[in-house]
Amino acid sequence: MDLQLPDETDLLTEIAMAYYQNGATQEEISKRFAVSRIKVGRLLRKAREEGIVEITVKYHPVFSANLEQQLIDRFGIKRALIALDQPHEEEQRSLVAGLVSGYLSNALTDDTVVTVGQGRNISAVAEYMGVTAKRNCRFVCGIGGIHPRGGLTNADHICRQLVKKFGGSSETLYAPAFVNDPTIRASLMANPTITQTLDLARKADMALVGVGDMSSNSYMVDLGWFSAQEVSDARMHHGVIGDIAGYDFFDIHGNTSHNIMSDRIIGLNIEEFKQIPEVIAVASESSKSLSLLGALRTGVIDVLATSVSNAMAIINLDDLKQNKA
Amino acid sequence: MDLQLPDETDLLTEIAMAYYQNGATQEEISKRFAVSRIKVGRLLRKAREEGIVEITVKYHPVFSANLEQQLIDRFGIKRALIALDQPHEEEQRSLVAGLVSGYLSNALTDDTVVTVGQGRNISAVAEYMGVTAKRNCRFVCGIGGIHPRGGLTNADHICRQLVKKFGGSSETLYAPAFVNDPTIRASLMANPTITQTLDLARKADMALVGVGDMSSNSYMVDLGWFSAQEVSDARMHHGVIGDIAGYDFFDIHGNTSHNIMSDRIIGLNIEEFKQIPEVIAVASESSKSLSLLGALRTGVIDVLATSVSNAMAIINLDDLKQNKA
DNA sequence: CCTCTCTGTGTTCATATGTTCATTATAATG
DNA sequence: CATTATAATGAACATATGAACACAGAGAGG
Repeated sequence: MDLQLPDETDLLTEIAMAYYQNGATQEEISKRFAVSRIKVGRLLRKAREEGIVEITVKYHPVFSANLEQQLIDRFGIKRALIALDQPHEEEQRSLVAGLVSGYLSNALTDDTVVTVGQGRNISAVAEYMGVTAKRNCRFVCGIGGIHPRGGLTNADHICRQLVKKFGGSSETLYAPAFVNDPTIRASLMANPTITQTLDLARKADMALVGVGDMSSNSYMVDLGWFSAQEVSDARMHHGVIGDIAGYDFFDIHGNTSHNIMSDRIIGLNIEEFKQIPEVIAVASESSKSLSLLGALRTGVIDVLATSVSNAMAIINLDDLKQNKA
Repeated sequence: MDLQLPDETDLLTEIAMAYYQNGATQEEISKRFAVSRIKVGRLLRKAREEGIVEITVKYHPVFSANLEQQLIDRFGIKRALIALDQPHEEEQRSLVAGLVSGYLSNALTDDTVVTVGQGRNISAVAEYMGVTAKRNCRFVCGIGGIHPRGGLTNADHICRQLVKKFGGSSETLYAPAFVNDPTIRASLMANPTITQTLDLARKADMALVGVGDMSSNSYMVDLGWFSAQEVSDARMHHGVIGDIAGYDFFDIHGNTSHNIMSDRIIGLNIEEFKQIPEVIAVASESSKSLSLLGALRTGVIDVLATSVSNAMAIINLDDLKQNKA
């Protein structure tokens, strides 16, 4: 490999250093480096854009560490990645995604196998801008295709995006996520290509999944995954309040026994996710606190990524529930 | 635990967010939050000081990631933390220390046991300013006291500083690092207090050690650790070019068999360091590149923290050496 | 009770910085 | 080679920011 530096980078770095670390003014720097003051400004901007200078706003470190610790203590998870609250849903997602992205760039090494779920939150992780070293890991779809066309939040597309970002290879599950007839599912599940991919997904080192609430998956009704009747049944009679990866349902107690459509899904079920050593659950929307509580109680989750307010809400809800009991 | 936010923190965070992430001007913020513009400025400064806002200048991320990857590939280490070059040795140390400090604040969890070495580089890690969450880890001296008085770079003092920074407890090895007579060493090693501490150090999850070159430990001669004759012997006849933790010597090939004074040292030997799952070696001085190459080749090191130029030098030196072979 | 320091506040002003625009180098294309 | 498109540059200006100062309220000690 070539060890030559891109010439300018050196300058950028030195200038950024002088400005941000040593507190020099742009004018001083312009003299020292014999460039116009205005150019110094431009170089500094470039340094920020290229990620040479990174400005991060964290929650107060002590406090956010406390939050994390609480979640760890209560739910036996390994880490909690907690992002600042943002007024806009989009930005909130991106902020949470940034934390996950950072976490992954530490955690992923050569030969790590990651099972990838679907949805906007996972998609945001893959889309999150930011340079990182390439390595040779494998991203495997944990579920078939959901949105038939232009599915930017489908697992296969996300996998490819993740490869772009982190390096490695991706493996697509060539099947729809949902079929109407259990017998069709059975025949798909017998297909060697599909079996192979699913087997890899089951034995992955990590999984990256979203957590949904019951409103967020109304699109499932639209897509014909199941009937409005079934949804209402699940909510009313079985107390289902959320899902992992889009289709593995649970109630507020983390009970996962009411899975109404596991016989029509091509994707990992909740027991299979449990077998994966590190399941990273991502959920940024503030409407999901209750679902997250249930999700944490299933014991599936090892790393939770969410917002400050969700984290606090989860803890408060858990308190409530415990006091009742 | 109390989930109440320190009132102001919330404000600080929101303001910092608006300013640094959304690019709002201080004036805009002042209107939105109904405080004077100047106060916004002051709050922003406070946010920076408290570590809510963090501005870091990195080497060009792609390039530095490449450097790290090369070191990982060549020497089978787990991570390389590479800091920008600085003209002044002091600042260089502090920059490298900052990376290590950041790394530790991710890596240390409750009950982590860290064996701590001595020297200016390790001391710099402990002294490095920066807020971080407190946890309950244990720092154990891996070596006895070196500088008899005011030893700010002695392991025991560093341990206590680390506790201040990261929380937890520290354990001092109540013995001198060096004795003249092997029999004295033997009797010290039989002392239950000392044995206990050393045993803990041997079974640590992590170690934090410096790497020295043969010039940097001339102080050992001054302190009477060994004679000038012995040093020159080690260098000339055995090819010793550096040390880990101050007294575990190796040559350019990473050969550690010439340890001239292990029978007079109270501290972990190189084999014992090898048993520790994660040995973090810190060396910032640009004179140490050759020593670092040797150190990496011993296979003791799992995480290396050094400067860009050292990292590049190591790779180049390793190339040279390989071409010869 | 008063004074004194101390901290927090807003004002004014000098300075630092970003923006816009016209200009010039550079590259791309016929 | 001429010509256009594109990007880089610096000047002038407008704006944003930080520093020095002066003032007010809160405790502390007499």
